[in-house]
Amino acid sequence: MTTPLPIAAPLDDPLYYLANFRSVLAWILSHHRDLLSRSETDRLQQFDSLPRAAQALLVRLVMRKGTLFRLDKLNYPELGVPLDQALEPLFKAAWLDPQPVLALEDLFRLLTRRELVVVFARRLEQSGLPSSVSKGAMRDALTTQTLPPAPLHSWWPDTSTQLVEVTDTPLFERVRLLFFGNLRQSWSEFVLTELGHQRYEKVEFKRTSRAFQSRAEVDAYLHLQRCREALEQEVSLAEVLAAIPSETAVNPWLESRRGRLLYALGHKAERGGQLDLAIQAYIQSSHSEARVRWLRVLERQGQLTEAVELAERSLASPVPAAQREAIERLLRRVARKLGRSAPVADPRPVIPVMDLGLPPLKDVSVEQAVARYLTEPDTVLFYVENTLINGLFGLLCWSAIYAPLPGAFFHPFHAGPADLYRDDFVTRRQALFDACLAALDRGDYREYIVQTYEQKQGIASPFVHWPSLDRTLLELALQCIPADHLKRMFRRLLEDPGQHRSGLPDLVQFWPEEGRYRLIEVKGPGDRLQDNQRRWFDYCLAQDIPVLLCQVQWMEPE
DNA sequence: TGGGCGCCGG
DNA sequence: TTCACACACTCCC
DNA sequence: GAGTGTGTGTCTCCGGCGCCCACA
Ligand SMILES: [Mn+2]
Ligand SMILES: [Mn+2]
Repeated sequence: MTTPLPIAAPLDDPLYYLANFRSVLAWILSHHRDLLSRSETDRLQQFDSLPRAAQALLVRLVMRKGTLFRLDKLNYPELGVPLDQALEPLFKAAWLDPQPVLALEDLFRLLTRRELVVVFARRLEQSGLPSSVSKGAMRDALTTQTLPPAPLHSWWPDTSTQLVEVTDTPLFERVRLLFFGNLRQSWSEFVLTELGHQRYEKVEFKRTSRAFQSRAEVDAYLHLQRCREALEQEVSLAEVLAAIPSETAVNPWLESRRGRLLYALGHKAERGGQLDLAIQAYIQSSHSEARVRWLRVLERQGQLTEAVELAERSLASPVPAAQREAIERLLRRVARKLGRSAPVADPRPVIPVMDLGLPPLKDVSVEQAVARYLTEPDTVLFYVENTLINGLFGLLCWSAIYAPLPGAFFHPFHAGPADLYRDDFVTRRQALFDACLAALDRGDYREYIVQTYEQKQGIASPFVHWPSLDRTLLELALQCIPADHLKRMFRRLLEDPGQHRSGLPDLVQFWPEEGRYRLIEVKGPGDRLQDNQRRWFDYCLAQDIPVLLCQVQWMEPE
């Protein structure tokens, strides 16, 4: 007996959300059972044996924000039974706590300002605050008094309001993680898909394809997530750092999450002036930018010889271009400070520049202003930034991007493959990408791109931003940009899809009659090329792809 | 009382 | 509740 | 020029509604 892949239930079912939830549970119990503990499996099976209305109510609450709810605010007529009847089995089996203990913070989220004024009437009077006091001011005044957590009627003996707290939040979060492979997506994916607000590519993945291979990986993910939440709060950074695992994660994907977290912590520490703590975090981080930050801290602390030594050691192994350039700049800077001869910077290609004086236009961006200024009867411009080249790439390589590799797709709600930004993303699919790009050599790429454009219209993709890619633009691009130019730009995208997705010029200009085009980056006064924009310029110039930097000055009207 | 914001839900 | 870009500010040559 | 932090638009759908708050 095979469990069907969860798909969005039809909305004419009043308990459609329960149908969705149950299909996920069945999927998890069938395909991820080895990643659940015995007690988790038992608990999920207990859920399955609850009365239907109780299940539905619990799912409603699980889908909502937070874990605490007021019964007097719940309104779910579709349950078909009185609220008390749906609640009773949930209390009995301890899915809901009828007497939750509330911190002051919880109280302020659950009660209205008007109610809080009643609850804290005495304390407000003592503090000399009027009953018209705002919620924020009231909270500030009360937090200084360190009031201990307590059930609602300890705070407010006169109330008839009842609260409940969902008790198994960690279990439901774990289920969501197993299913989606992330905690960014939520149960609402189902209804959004059913409503047609989001459309996803249908990928025929193997049933063995999943995000996690072991329970240890799931635990590691959840632990890092908790550390990240602690980082967002105003918790002591040293405590958060101590909680982050100090050993490198075996799974490269988890290690990259650990590295990014350590980097974020270091950055926060650096901004808060805790430089030693920042360095501790950067040292452990595998994120490439962490090394640059570590070096910058050394430089700021005046530890110049240490910085040089570390910089040179860093450059001895492969470093992404952005970080390599930052380290090289730092080396030149520090060498000057040390009075040593600075290493010579690589010569940069000369960037073609057009200077324009334009009258300032109201409600029109500088990019639009240039586009209008350059428009002539024989030429047309579009403000596309990254969307054109990424879009053409995404359309041509659609079949490679959505190829059902193990671990790339494992539920029906993927905008793109789960491993898109991992190091081996392209190499795992090299033959597939080569096959897609071969259409550029054969010459049938136009038909293929247009066909994909029509067939996949509106389907979410990490490379195709549909609203920016209207048909006229697409056809002009295919008419005016030579295949080998596309191929060169796509090859660069494939070198590092994460880094090279951005930095493309603002405008594209077409001359349809001549079958000619150019890419134009617009810079207003006080703006400069960003590093990733300059690297695209360097590449295009080296590859004979026509690019132009357009520097705008505002002309004061006389 | 009206604007603004966040949450909910199909 | 992100990402990519523009913009504003500081410091130093 | 270089480094850094911040603002802005736009991707996550959009109407209804409760609530907060500033104002009259
Ligand atoms: Mn731009
Ligand atoms: Mn620009």
